[in-house]
Amino acid sequence: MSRKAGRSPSETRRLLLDAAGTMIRTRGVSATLDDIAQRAGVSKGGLIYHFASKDDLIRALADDLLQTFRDAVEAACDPADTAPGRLARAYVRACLDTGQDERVLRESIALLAQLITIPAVAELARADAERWDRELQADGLPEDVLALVVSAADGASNASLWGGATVAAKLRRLEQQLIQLTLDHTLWSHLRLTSNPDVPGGSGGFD
Amino acid sequence: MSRKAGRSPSETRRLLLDAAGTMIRTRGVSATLDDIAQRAGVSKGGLIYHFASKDDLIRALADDLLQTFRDAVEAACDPADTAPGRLARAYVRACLDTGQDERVLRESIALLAQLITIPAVAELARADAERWDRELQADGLPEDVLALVVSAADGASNASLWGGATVAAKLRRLEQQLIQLTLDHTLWSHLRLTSNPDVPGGSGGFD
DNA sequence: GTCTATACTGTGATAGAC
DNA sequence: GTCTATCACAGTATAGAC
Repeated sequence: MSRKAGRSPSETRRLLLDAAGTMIRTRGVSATLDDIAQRAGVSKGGLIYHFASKDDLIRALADDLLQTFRDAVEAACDPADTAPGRLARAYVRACLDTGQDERVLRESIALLAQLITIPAVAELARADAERWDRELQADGLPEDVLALVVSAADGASNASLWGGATVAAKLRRLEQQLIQLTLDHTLWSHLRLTSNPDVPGGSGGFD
Repeated sequence: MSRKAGRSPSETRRLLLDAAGTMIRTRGVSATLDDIAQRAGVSKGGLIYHFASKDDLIRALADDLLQTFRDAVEAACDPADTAPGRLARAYVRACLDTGQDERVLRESIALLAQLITIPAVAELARADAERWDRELQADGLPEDVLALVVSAADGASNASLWGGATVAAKLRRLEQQLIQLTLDHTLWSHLRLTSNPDVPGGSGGFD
C-alpha cells in the first residue's frame, strides 16, 4: 500500500522535473534536492525514489528539454513548404522565433548548458547534435548554405546563454534573412565565385 | 615570513587557476576544492587563502578566460586590414581558427558555459557580451551583415559545447565565407532586395 | 604574508520504517 | 510506494606554524 498518494507516480515525476527546471534555472545546478522536492510537494526521499540520484534527475531533465526542442522544430515545419531546406527553415524558426513558448524554449538553452556538467548529459547532447547534423544534411541544401544558416541560428539562440541582450526585432530580422538564404542559392554561388581562391575545398560540395 | 614558498604568491594563484580549469573541464563544476588544490600542489586551506570561496575561484577563472579570448581576437587583427569590418574579421578568425592555441580557446567555451552557473560569472559574461556588441557595432559594417557573421561565428564556436563534431576543414571554409561576407556588401544588398517584404524594419539600418 | 591542519555546516545518498 | 533517520563527504571557517 502506498504510504500516501494524492497523485499518480507519473504526475509526481512530471512535477519533479518541472520543479528541477525552475530551481536549477534560478539557483544553478547547486540547487538542493530538498528545494526541488519541496517545490514539487514531496520529500527528499520521495524524489530519490523516482530518480535514483541527482545526476539521474538531471539526465531526465536534459532528455526532456532536447525532446521539447525537437517538438518545437516539428511544430515549426510548414506543411506547404516542400522545397529543399524545409527542415533547416523549421530549425531556424524554432531557434529564433520570439513567441511566448519559443522564448521559454530559447531560455532552456542556458539551463541545458548547466546540465551538461554531467557526463551522461554530455553524451546525450552529443548524440542529439549528431542526429540533427544527419537530418539537416539530408535536407537537400548546399553544404555551404546549410553550415552558415545553422551556425547562425545556433549562435543567435546561444546568445541568451552569454547574457547578450536579445532584441526581438533583430531576431526576427535575422530569421527572415536566414530563411531567404536557404531559398536563394544563386546569390550564394555568386559569393563562392568571388571568394578567395585559396579556400580549401573550394570546388565541389554543391548538389 | 612565508611558511614555505617554493614559489611566489602570484605563481601559486596562476597554478590554482590552471588546475581549476583542468579539473572542471574533466570533472565538471563538481570538481572538489581538494582535487584542485592537490593538483596545484597546495592544501585546500592554501587555496582558500588565495580565493575566498569556490565561487570566488570560479569567478576569477571566468575572468581569465574572457580576457584570453580578447587577447586572441587582438592577436588575430591584421595590421594591414583597415577596411570596415576589421574587428569582425578578427573575431571570426579567433572563433574559427583551427590552430593549436585556438583549439584550446574554443574548448574553453564549454568550460565557461559551466562556470556561468555562478551569478557573478553570469554578470561578468553579460557585461563582456555587451562590450563586444558595442565594439563590433562601431566596426563600420552594415547591421545585417554584422548580425549574420557574428551569429554564425558564435554558433560555430559554441558547437563544441553541444558535442558537435567540429571538422577543421569545415570550420576553415565557414571562416573564409564569413570573412568574404564582410567584404562583399553588394551581394548582401541583393539579398535584402529580394527578401520578404513583410520583414519588420525592412528599410534603413544601412550606412 | 603564506600556508597547513582541523573542526563545522549542510548536501547527496542509503537503509529501513510505515 | 513513500518518507524518516542517518551517514559520508564537500565547502567553508579558523587557529596557528613558519
